[in-house]
Amino acid sequence: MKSPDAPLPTLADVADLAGVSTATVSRCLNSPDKVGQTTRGRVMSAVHELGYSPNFGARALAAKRTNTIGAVIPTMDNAIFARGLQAFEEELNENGLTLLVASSNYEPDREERQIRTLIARGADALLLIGYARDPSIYDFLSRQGIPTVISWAHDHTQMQPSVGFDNRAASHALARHVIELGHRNIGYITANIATNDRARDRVSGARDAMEQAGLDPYELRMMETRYSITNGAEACRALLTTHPDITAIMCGNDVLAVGALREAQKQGLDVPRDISITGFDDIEISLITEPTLTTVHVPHRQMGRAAARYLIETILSETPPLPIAPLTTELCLRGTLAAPKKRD
Amino acid sequence: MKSPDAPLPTLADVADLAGVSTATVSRCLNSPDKVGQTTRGRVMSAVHELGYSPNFGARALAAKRTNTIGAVIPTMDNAIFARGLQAFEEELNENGLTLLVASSNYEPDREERQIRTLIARGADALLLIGYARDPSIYDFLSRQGIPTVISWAHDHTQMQPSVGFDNRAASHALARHVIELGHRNIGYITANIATNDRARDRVSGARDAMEQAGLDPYELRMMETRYSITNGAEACRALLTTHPDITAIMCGNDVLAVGALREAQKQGLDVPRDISITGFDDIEISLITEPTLTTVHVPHRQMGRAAARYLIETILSETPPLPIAPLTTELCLRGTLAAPKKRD
DNA sequence: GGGGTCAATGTAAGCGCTTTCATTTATTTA
DNA sequence: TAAATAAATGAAAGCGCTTACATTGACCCC
Repeated sequence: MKSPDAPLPTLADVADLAGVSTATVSRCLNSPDKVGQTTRGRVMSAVHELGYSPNFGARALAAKRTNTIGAVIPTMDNAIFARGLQAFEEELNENGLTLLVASSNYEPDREERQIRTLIARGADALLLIGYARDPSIYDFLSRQGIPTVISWAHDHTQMQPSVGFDNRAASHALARHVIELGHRNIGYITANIATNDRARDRVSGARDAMEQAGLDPYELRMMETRYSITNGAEACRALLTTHPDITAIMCGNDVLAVGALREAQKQGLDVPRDISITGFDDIEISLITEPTLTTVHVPHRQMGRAAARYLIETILSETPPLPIAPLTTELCLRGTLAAPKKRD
Repeated sequence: MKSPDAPLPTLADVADLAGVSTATVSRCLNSPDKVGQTTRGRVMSAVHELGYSPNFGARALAAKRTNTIGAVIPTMDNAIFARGLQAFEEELNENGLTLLVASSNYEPDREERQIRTLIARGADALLLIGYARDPSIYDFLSRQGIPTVISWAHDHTQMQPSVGFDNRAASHALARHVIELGHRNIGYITANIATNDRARDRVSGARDAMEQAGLDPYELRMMETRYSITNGAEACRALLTTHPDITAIMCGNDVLAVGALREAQKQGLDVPRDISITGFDDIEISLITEPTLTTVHVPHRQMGRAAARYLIETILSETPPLPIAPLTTELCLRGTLAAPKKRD
């Protein structure tokens, strides 16, 4: 179906029309200040007259860069990634770069394929979510010379540069608060902790808090499921059935928490009087539930932009930029969390 | 910073190692069935041994295709686009294509720039939202031979192929229902109708219904604002101030509706007893508000996948594929809509 | 006024792949 | 068994751009 009536104009056509060499046209387009005022004018009008648009392949081949950055995220279905990605794209765009997107659906194999695809598609650099992946992938990326930044996580013990926050510490802070309110029997609904290091860190943070409070961290009642409102509801139901003495359910993200909240209310429980529920991420939805959701605010837009800036700097400069300090999260204490009611 | 320890292996390196010509290696990678069994084995192990990954620019230049599809959407901040795009990406990915993303933030100028950028970045085809844009853009796309599909809208009077739904008819159906319930003084909160044809069509649909019911369509109390919860709230406040007799507020999308709902409740109004509110899109949030939001369901995932399939077909086949019938929307009659209370 | 500088432009060598066409080798058919 | 056909492979010509290097001419300084 691709059938322009005429062959597309090339650099040479523009050069001919403007009466200059192809080198000059190329310079006009890429570094205009290296070309004389009048020549540039002539070239630019030739460009417009012909409706010239540079051939991407040729340009990439000759310049060895595509000005394209890839991102592999779990899914845009979750607002937290969609919005972070939006901010990432905006920052790239303001710097003349374009975004290539692929999603892993939280599946490690699929993520690996997507990474290879984006590289094969010429991505100059890569944004990845979380640290946990097969080391061979990092090898591959470094052999290919592809700068990569990890986001949504920050761990100073890891080699990979990251722009993120400390999931463990943030979760710790929230759990500590929950425990201080008096909760002792706590449930935790999380994503698969084997493949999702952010989820794992959040669970660890909660366990840290229990330990610190003199509780047995293995008393945390875990429930693993995939992120979705429905799954959150199901996990909540299961938890309430197997452990009816639970007074608080912490959730690995807001989506699960919304599901859990809905389920608890459906069962006739009063939140937070009968049971407390907490989320993580602070997406818009958490302000709309009734009561509003206690959660941890993650600076997703800020993170997206900072990650983009980090990669841009990495591409431009010879030396790797200084590591970025972890971004700060914030406890959002809202309606779904309260002290447990006194036992009769 | 980009500094692989060794230069990346090329096709020629693989060919040397395997003891064949570059043509054979190329064939192994692109059409394996044209190569002998044993040769292919030798070539593939050479590929793995060297960790070869094809150079994208060279490939694009020689093959004149990038296997990349571009999408310019207003913003991923709105779940309706994020999720449609997610589905679009999934379908592309299953067909060996990669997604390039740019966002216009609902600004026509920016959209035009983004379209040109994606073309310059080698997009083989394009997904755009809505019809309304400068005709010169369509000229440009057709001169460049870039298949394009319009989504989120369907209008059989337009030339451009589209995979979408009839915003006007869907809005008409909802408004008709609102009117049949007895509402006469209706407010409408919409995005800018000058630049957003979907918004315009939705308003038109509401006016159609008024006219059909014997009401003056210009009695519809319009309020234009940008899509956001806060703006929805502000517009609602303004409407309630200037037109206190309004009994129903229809909103151009769910995001605005959530804001309007919150504002109405903040003012002590009972929704839907004192005032009805409707949205459009049926994003997740509409089931979480209290009461749940009456809205129009838009099949966003289905639309994303269908748009991807349409473009894939267009690229593969010589003849343009058959037009896609408009997708169907569905009224979601929920808690925020009821008959107006009787006047005292 | 000769030599040196610098800005503007041109020349031309690739960049690494795909693909057409030619060639070789294996297989079939009368 | 020879000729015809098919399958597998190779040779090499670009694809359209960027950029190192060469060239030109204008300008400046002592």
